[in-house]
Amino acid sequence: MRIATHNVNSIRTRVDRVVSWLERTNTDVLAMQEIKCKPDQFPYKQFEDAGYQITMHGLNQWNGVAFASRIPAEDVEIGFSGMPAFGKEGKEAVEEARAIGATFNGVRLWSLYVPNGREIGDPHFHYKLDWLDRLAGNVAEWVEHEPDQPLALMGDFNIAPLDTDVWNIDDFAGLTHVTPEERQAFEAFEQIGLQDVVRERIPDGYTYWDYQQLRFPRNEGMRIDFILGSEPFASRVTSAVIDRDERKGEAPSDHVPVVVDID
DNA sequence: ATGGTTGAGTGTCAA
Repeated sequence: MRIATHNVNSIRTRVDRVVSWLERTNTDVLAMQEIKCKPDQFPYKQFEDAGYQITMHGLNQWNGVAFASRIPAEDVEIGFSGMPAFGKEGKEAVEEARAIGATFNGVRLWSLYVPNGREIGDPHFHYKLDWLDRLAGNVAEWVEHEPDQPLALMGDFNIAPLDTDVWNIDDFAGLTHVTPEERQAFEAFEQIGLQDVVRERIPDGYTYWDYQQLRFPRNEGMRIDFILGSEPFASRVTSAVIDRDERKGEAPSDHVPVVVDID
């Protein structure tokens, strides 16, 4: 089974590229982030014509996650238990669509769009850390209660865990994505027993390049998209790819697909 | 030059 994650940055803008990529790469399950549409706006037909069913969660124009799969999605879960809504002090919290889980051929997958954080100290930064903490609490329970379940968290974590995951760490002083708090939140998943099944096969390489300032031509990118698998998942992984070529050509997303094959 | 790009949607906000 070939599974992948991709922050598509608007599925309506990218549908031709994404469906073409799915067919060309023979991918069975794609976890998407930043679909940027509500349920009635999703371009279902183009996926269905290619043999993929859609399982999505979208509430506004900013975020939203989905699966496209040639395998039926079972036990679909919208968000995770206790997933925080975003709320500034004195304002009502707003629910956000950033997580969807489903089981495919017995493999439990999550498509996750971790909050960006914006700036250190910003309410969105605290929201990001809280969101990750709540997620880790859930994952710890899942792994404990079903230790034999192949499980993977897939998505845009908006964290660069290593200094080498950005083009120049000195340029990131005082910025989000590289703070000790965010890196600790990322490492928490490893302490629970998940492993980065791509890093152990592909030590170097970015998954995201900003549209601005010629970041891609200069290869000034960031590694912020990950597939973290439980031991029963990780032991089934046979290969991994970061599809850097998908950042090229007409109207690409600013992120590229990250792919693994499992037995 | 203190900007530079893209997307949602038509105001700017978000990344």
